[in-house]
Amino acid sequence: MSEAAGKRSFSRRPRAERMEQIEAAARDVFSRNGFAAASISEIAAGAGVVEGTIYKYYENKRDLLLTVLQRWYESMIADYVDQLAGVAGLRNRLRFVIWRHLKSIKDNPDLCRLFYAEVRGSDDYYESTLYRLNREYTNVLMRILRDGMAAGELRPDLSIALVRDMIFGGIEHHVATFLARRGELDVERAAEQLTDMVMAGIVQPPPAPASLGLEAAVRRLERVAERLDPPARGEQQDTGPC
Amino acid sequence: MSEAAGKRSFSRRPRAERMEQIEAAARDVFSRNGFAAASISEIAAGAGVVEGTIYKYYENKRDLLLTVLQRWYESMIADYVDQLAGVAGLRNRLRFVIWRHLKSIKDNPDLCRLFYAEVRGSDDYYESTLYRLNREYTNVLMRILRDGMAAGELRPDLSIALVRDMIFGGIEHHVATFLARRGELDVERAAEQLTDMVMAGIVQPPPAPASLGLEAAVRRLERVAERLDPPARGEQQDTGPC
DNA sequence: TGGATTTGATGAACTTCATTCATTACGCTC
DNA sequence: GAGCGTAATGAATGAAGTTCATCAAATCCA
Repeated sequence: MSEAAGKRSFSRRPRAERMEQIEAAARDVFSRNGFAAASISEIAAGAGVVEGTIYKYYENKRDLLLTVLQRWYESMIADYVDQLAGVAGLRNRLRFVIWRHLKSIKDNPDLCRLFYAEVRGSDDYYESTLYRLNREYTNVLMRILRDGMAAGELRPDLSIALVRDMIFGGIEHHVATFLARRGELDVERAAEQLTDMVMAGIVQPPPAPASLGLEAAVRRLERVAERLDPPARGEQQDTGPC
Repeated sequence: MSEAAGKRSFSRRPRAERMEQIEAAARDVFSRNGFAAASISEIAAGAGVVEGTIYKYYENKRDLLLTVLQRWYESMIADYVDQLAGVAGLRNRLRFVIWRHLKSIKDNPDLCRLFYAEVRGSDDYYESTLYRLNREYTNVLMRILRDGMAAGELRPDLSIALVRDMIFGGIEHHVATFLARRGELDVERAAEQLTDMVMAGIVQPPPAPASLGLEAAVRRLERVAERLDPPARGEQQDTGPC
């Protein structure tokens, strides 16, 4: 124990500030190496701190990861609802949700990979704050779907939850090669295709795309007939308010 | 070094047999504890072997996991194509693929969880045998979709890969709560709903949903004609069996 | 202002595992 | 049954997460 040379001197920071430093370093190291290959010592070095200090603020390595991802999720949700408020129409809103999800994946592939691989699917996930945030996030889509159903724009026999699963699951599988750094991700194109595919599946086909035009045509022909044979029998029952 | 008491005595098995023992034990321990919490020592004990022995057969812990999952995947694929050959019709074949995937998840949730959490999404996955097996597995679906497209049963503008992603991604998200031991999985029901949802999305709408309405329209036009030329010729041929 | 108290920070020690390796012994062949 | 190839051993190694007794900076208070 050679404490003769120089006594150690360290900077002492308020709790919040130090946590920011640690979380920033953790985010960086986790992003670059993944969870398993990330070492507490590297995170500590990045934060200008010693290993033991980290355990003053976080239960363990995993707790630190969850905190980092939680911050990210919170920032994702922040202006979500507000932005969506500016989008009108079922299809546009659906497309926006899909587009925004794709975009956040493209913007933060590393954190996304961590969430997919390390958090979701682990035992403690359903008790975590991250799970609650995820519910909040996906509930935005659920509400859109419910509204669309109530408005008669969607098939009434749909399982809303299954639609959600297909959308987020489809997105996740679609971005897999991108997340593996083995392919590009065209957000616009994917959003368009996915929206189209989901819509064409869940949108109730309009009663008669051709029948309106046809209806009008027949109407006019019937009127022609009436001119020839003025007072015919009343036959305008299935046209609605005539 | 107290080797006085009793010299150690161990059973010496042929390579293949010992590997089976180890893999069986590994499958069990991995299934119960997950990858991280599974210890080589427990696997070794289960196989009636000492830790070091395992490294005579497998590179490392992860290689052992991959081998276990590989065996499972191989057994899954074994009779897949044969079974599918007995199913006719696009919708039935699609439903069978979805149903079978759901069923294999329900039958082996633990291995499935391992695959989702530990393998798929890791760096070396795309170079692994497991990836090739997965491609082989999903290609069965791809072929069905291509055939359906060639036959004009599916929309020609579809991205086949995206349909695949929506199906397998949708399934994965749907079974998440089951895999987390927090819900049941109704294979039949889910298969039906998913098939329906996907089909209604990707199936080209029958040429004329309005054709019935057209039938009515023609009817009315015929009546118009009758007004003009009262006793017309008999023209009820396209009404089906009259 | 200066001592007491609180709390941030330290870093060495501890623990748990995966992994390695020098050594041992089983089983087969000539 | 001697010798050889290979299966098997188990103690040693090393890396990484976690703990803890100790110290010091900041704050409080008389």
